[in-house]
Formats: sequence, structure tokens, C-alpha cells
Amino acid sequence: MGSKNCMNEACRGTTSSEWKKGWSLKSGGFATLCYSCGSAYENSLFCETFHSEESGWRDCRICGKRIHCGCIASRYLHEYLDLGGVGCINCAKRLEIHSVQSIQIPGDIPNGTFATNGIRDVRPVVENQIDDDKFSTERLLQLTKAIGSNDVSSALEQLKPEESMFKTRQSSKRLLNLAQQCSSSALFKTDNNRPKEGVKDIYESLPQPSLNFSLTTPLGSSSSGLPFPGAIVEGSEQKGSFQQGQRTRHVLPKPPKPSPTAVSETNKGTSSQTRVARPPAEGRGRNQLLPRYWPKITDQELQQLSGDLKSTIVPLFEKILSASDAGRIGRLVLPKACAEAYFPPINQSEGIPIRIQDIKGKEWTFQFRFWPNNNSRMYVLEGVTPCIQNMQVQAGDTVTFSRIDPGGQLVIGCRKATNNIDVQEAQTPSIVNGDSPGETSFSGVTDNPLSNGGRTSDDSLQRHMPISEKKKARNIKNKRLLMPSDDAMELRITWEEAQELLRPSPTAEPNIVMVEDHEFEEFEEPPIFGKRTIFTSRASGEQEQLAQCDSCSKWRRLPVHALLSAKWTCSENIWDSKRSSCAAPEDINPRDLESFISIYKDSKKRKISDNKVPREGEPSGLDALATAAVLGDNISDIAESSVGATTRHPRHRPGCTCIVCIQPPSGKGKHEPMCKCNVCLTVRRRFKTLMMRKKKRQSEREAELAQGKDKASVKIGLEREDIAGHALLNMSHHTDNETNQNGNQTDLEETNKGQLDLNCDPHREDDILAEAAGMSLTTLMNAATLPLDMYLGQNGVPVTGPCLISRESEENAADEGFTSGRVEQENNREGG
DNA sequence: ACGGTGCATGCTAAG
DNA sequence: TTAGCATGCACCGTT
Repeated sequence: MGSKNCMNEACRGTTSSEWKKGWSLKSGGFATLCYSCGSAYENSLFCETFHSEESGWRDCRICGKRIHCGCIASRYLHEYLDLGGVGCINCAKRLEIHSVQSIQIPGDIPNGTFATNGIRDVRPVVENQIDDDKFSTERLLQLTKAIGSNDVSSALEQLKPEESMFKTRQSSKRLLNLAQQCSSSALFKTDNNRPKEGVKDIYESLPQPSLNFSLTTPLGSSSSGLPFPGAIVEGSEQKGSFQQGQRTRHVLPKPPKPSPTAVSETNKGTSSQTRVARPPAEGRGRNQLLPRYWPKITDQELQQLSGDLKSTIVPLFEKILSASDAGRIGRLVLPKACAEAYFPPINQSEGIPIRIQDIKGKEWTFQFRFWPNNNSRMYVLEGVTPCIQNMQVQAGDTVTFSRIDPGGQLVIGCRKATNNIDVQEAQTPSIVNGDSPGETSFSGVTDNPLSNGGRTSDDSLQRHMPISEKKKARNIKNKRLLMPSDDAMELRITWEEAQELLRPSPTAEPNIVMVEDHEFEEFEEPPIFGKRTIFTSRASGEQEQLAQCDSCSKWRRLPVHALLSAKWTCSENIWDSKRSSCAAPEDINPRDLESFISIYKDSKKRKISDNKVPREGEPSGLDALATAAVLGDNISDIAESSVGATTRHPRHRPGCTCIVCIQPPSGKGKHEPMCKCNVCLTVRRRFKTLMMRKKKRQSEREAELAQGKDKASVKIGLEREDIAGHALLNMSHHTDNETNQNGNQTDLEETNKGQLDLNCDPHREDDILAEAAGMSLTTLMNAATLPLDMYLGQNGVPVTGPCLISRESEENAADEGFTSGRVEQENNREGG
């Protein structure tokens, strides 16, 4: 500390309360700045503060802002424009985005022809070298445009003199490394390195790189084509480039739309913390890598990682784990291009064992192999389970592959998906490449030695970037469902739990319907999620519920009828003024509380086991819903597993004696054919009522019926999906105009279909189910005019109780709030 | 019966 | 249109 000198020439201070990082140095690391200079640098005020009298100031050609050109401290703050002049980084990037999108490099350049040029890349990424950026896509493209040529490779040739200059700066160690490089470079040709003066000038006039990172990193390939010496190579199938013929592609994958790299570059001073997706290190066919696999790591992380491992780390690629990857099978599918670029060539399907080290230095051995697949190969790493578990990563998290140079040792790391974007990136290449999470933390193995310092101001820019809704939708539809983490957290509850949490909308006024002396509350508004509470009974027999304050976590006794919103605090305890503050002590004996919770958990567990709730790995919660939606007919199978809970009306409480609550939990063996029990009789009666109501509604909506007929062709699967979604979330109204327009919701609304909530809008469902079952509305009308028994008989259904009614009638009956029929039927089916 | 292995299938995105 | 890849599933070996 004491020996530090501020590297600001105008300061040269030797003492500072805090030393800050400045610009990146060619020798690696960053300039050391005292607190005030560092602050100025961080705030992009360095040049304004210290260089205002110096030469080199120009104006942004677009916005007019003053730019200090040719200064290392401001090199990230401007760009040279294609149209001449300079532009501040924001303006330049806006222009650049378009050019990056539009320019692609024609043709494929044979790998072998670049061997001698590969050495240019032997620079550790962590060095943050200016020169690196010369080879960034942006630079490349800009250069191409600057010289008015579409031939990028020829344009790049012009850069070679610069390269040479750069090479001289490389350490002997790296040169040694370089000598081993022979892998491809799509950007340079050896047979044409004649400098073109003009171009050189142009190049030299190019702005200093915006990236802190090298976009072209050390070659991992040895002369044998191996990316790392430690790898075991078998057979003679060692090609300098690929193991298999490769498709001709563009030199670099088409950059994502809003060139995130560009965006992330825009902030000097914070760029070291920017998660930039960079084209990976050289390797056989690195140019084949899709942006989604480009390693995204901040240079800060990289530096730290390098420090931890005391080596130079070259990020190779990364992959967001799929369910399969993170599953028990222990197979991690490697992107083909990555496998071929950075792993040893293999020609036997069995592959080779490969040693990969984690950042703690622990070495893991995987089997690197491939499967023949569609005349191609599918590369996998086998035996990754221990490592995956060790890193505590799961589907949606990212594993990173890097290489230690020199030596070529592969390193595996991980990064937890901590926000939506990170997860979506896997599916949305258009937002990779720096348009990436500022909050994801890079993790090494097990524990994360690298914390992402941060959010950068470009995060805000990134947030503004439009993500195509269409794309989003497609991602969601993707069977590789990667739900945004936050949402996943929010929905990581079971179907049953979701039902338990449903509460009537606070603004909803229920209509009271009496059925067999049982009161039903009907709501015209869908329910909302409420707070989870525990219902208990006092010794006196008085029932109550316990709720936990979201603020102080104290439990409060509340009346059994209390309805709490999802977020509830003591201050909302209107029932007990003494306990309406978080300061008030908990009035529940800890032992009692523990007991209550224990009982609650036990009962839940029992329910789960009784109902064969999906085991780990099987769909639960929303997954179950989704599955149910897909399964369609089998939705009831799933729903049945939660009969006890899902038939509970939001306002049904322990002790409720309504017809719903008095049902047996499973219904097994309770209802015989021709059962005359209260439930069965009511089911029959209510079903008939339903039919009549349908008729009435039908007459009211006759005009719409024609259109409705069209809708009848809608496939049941889709409809049921809709239903399922509605059932769980129930947060939005159906958009179905046909059935909802008059808002007539006087039917008792327990949707047995899938044990949905009582407040689900059944109207649509009625029709849907009926239609799907081949029952037109007319049929229903007719049916409604018949005595129930006759109706059932006509439909080939034995006239029994609710136990054996047909599916469609049963489902309609279910609309009325009864489940026993369903239950019984399912039981019978099980028994059969 | 269970679990692992290898292949086939189908979806998606890239070209 | 096609390659890549996630995942389902049949087959096979082991318990």
C-alpha cells in the first residue's frame, strides 16, 4: 500500500485513503489511481479533470459532446465513426449495432491457412490489452467499413503490421506458447499479408478498444491440434481444424441484435465488471460457436480467477445447464462446436477420459465422447454428476469451461442463474453477448470466489433493450422450459399449495347460494393468492388460524375467518389491537407453535404421500399443471392427487359442513351405484340445474352461438391447457368472449376439472368440455330438458349416483361443485 | 425390477 | 432447409 503511486501523471500521489483501479494495463492489471483520481476515472471525468488543457479534444460528431481522443483514460469513451470523425460511445454504438448486424463475412476460410497467424492471439484475456480490441468484431467490422471494403479478411490483412508490433510485446512465455499454436483463425490469411498503407493508417486511427477483454484469446491448440496438452488423444484423426466436416459459416456468429458487447463496453471504468459475452478463445472452429456459448465473464472475475489459480485463464465457452445436463444421468451435452474446438479430437464413440479441474484445483475426470446422431455427432461429457453436485448447480445455471495457459488444463466453473436474463440467455441468443445479467455472479466451484462487482450503468441500457415478445413466447413454449428464476421461485409450490393459498378477491362480493342447506359463496372475480396460515383449534374448541408476519416473522392468532393477503404484517392485524404491531410479543407459546407447525407439516406430508404427489424430478406445482394441460384427459389423475385440498373453497374452513367439505377425502368406497346419499342426490339435482341454466344462457346468447360453433372446433388439449393455467393462476380472466361476456356467474363454481378452484370461471369450461366430448350446446340444451337419469341413459351412462356418471356429465356436474363422482370414477378406474 | 447406455425423435434456431 | 441439441425410450446388464 505504502509504496503505491497514483498513475495519474497530474497527481502522482503516494497516499490515498483508498486506491482505485484505473485503465487496464498492457502488462496486465489496472492502473493504480488514488481515490480522487480513481473516482474521476470511474465517473468518466478523468480527462475533463486532468486533461482539459491537453490536445486531442474533439467533438462527438453526433451529439457534440467533447471527447478526449488518444488518451488511455478515455479510450472507451469514444469511437471512430464510419462516416468519419469521432462519436461518443453511446452514439457510436447506436450506429454500430446496425453495422454489426448487417455485415457478415463471406465464405469460410480453411483453417490450415492461418497457422502462422494464430500467434497473434496468444494473449491472456486478463491482460486487458488494448490490442485485443483491435480484433473485436466491432473493430473488424468498423475497419471493414472504414476502408470501404466488404472483404473483411483482406481488411484484416492490413492489420498485420500492427500485430507484429504487438507480438513484440508478448512475453517469452507466451511466445513459446505461440509457437505451439497452429489452429485456425478465420480472420487472417497467411498468403496475403501484404500491408496496405492506407489501411494501416486507418487502423492506427481506430479508437482504442472498448473492450477490456481480449476478444481473441490464446490459442489452446497445440501443433497437433490439441487445445490442451494434457488431453489424451487417440487415433490419427487429428485435424488442425475439425473432427468432422463443418458447415461453411460466417467467421463469427451473427452478433445479437443490440450488440450487447458494444453496449457493455460503453462504460469506462465499469467495464471491467461488465459481463461481456466474448467470442471465445481460439480453437478449432471457434468461429463456429454460437454466441450463446460465448463465455460471459467480467474481466474482474477473470482477473480474480486467474489470480486464484495463479495462471492465465482463457474462457472458452459456457453452457446453461439443461434439465438433462443437470439430471441424474450425469451426461452433459456439449455444444458440438465447442467440443470440437476445445476438446481433443476423438474418433471413437467411446471417447476418452478427460481431466478437468475446478477452480479450487480439484481434478475431475469425465468421459468425453460422442454419439452418432443424424450423420453427425453429439458430444457429451459423462460422469459429471459429482462435479455438478459439488458445484451445486442445477438446470438453468451455467457451467463455464476455461483453459489455463500455459498448460492447457481445462477448468470448469459455474455461475448460478440469479435472474431472468441469465436463464433466458440460454434460449435467446439475441440477448447474449453482454446483454447479459449484471447480477449473475460468477462462481467457481462450490463457493464463489468471485463476486460480480457489479451492476454497471449499462445494465440500464440493457434493460431497455427490447426482447421480442415473440421470442419470449417461443422460449416459454419451448419444451426446455427454463422459467425465469424469480418466477420459478414464485411458482415453486404445488398445485395443492396453490389452492390453499387462493383467497377471494378483496373486492369480490360473494353471492350466496344454498344447496341442500349448505351455503356456497360464488365470486365473480377470480381469487388471489393469499397468505399461508395454519388452522388450529384451542383447547376450548374455538378455531383460529395462525399467521406469520412478513415483517417480524412473529406468529399471530387470528380469527378463523380472517383472510390475509399474500403479504401480511402485524400492522394489519385488525382483530387484535394489542398485537397489531411488530413490537408486540408473540402470544403463542413456542412449543405450541412448534407443535402446530409440526402438525401442519405432517398433515401436508401425509397428504402428499397419500396422494402420490410427484416425486422429486417429477412435475409438481406448475409443472404438474403444465403436464396436466398437456395430458388433457389425464388431468384428473393429477388433480385427484390433491382432492382434499383442491376442493376446498377459499372460504371453507375447518369445520365447514358444506357439501364440498363433507365429502370424503378420496371418495373411495363411499358411493355405491344408486347411492342416495346427500352428495349423490345433490349432484344429480345440480347437474340438471346446470343443464337448465345452460339452456337459458344459450337462448340469451343465441346470436353468438354461430361463432361459438367455430370455437367448438378448438382442440381440447388447447382448451384444457387454458383451463389448467386458469386454475392455478386464476389471476386473469379468460378472454373468451363467447362465454363470459354477460358475466353471468351464478353457477356454483367449483371446477372439478382438475380439482380447480371454486372460483374458476367454469362457463367456458362447461362448453369446452362438453364440446370436446362431442356435445354441442344444442345437445346440452336437449339434455337439460330431460330428466337427468334419462339424459345419462341416453348417453350410455348407467344411471347411478355421481359415482359412475360419464365423464362429460361428471365434469359438468363438477361445475356445480361436486367431486365425489370424479373421485369415485377415478377410484374405479384405478381399481380396474 | 432397476438403472445405465446408446440411439432416435422432434423441436428450435441458424443458415 | 438443415444442423444442433434436449430428451424420450428401448435395450441391456446388474442387482
